[in-house]
Amino acid sequence: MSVYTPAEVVEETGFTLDTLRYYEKIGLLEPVSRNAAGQRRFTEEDVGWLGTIRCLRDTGMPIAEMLRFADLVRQGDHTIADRIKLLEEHDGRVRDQIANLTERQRYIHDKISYYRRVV
Amino acid sequence: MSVYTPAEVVEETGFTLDTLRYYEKIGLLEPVSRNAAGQRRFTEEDVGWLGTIRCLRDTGMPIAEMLRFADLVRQGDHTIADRIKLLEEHDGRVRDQIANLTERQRYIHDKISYYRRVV
DNA sequence: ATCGCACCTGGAGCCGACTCCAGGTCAACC
DNA sequence: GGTTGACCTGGAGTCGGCTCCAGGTGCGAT
Repeated sequence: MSVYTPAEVVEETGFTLDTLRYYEKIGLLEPVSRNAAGQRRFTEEDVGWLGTIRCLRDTGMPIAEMLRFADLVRQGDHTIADRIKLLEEHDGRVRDQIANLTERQRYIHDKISYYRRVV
Repeated sequence: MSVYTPAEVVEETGFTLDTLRYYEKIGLLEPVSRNAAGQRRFTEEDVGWLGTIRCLRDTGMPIAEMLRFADLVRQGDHTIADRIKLLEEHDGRVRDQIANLTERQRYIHDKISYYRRVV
């Protein structure tokens, strides 16, 4: 099972090293294992979890809620129903965001056409 | 020509009074006219501009860029080409946001289906 | 006339999410 | 054996965008 150096994880996930350390510090990431020199060596699983974090973060989930999700994951399989609920609620908000953006986009297009007409 | 009290503008635009004052302070809003007692009386035009602000803000435009746009508007008609450019660039970012959200949404759906299958 | 209320000001404070820094360790290459 | 470079730590600082506060004014209703 392969491990990843900090630099590799930065490359792979797009998070900065500082952000990774920050996520570990606040408990969004489990304590990352270390080599003899005390340097982080991320597992495949860490990287996968960071992929999830990236997705949730990029869809606007606040860190506090990601922490709740992380907590559910840690508690084991009996929390899966709760995880589904959390993700479905989040999905609803993502849907709303998309609808809202699409709506606002029309206004922007109208504004642009208006400007085009007066130019 | 009708004017609006702060409370009416709050109602109409969804911004808080503090936010309206803040926007005026930083120059995103022109100095708002006052009645004899020094209280704000917003014009139709102010409210219209706030509608534009709302749209740009809700689509993720940073205040610094809204200030640039406000500045172009103040400079008069010869900046219309620049305004179109600014709005088109912003439109591109909105498009990207929607695409990104839609993409991430698939991941969330997949995650939910996965959880549904293991429950 | 006095109460409540909507409003005013300048300035401080807050929150989320990082981001940066100083000073240190270790491994490897020249 | 000296230098480079990737990494480490704890803690402070930054940034965007508000949000709150204390203390004050003026107006309409009881």
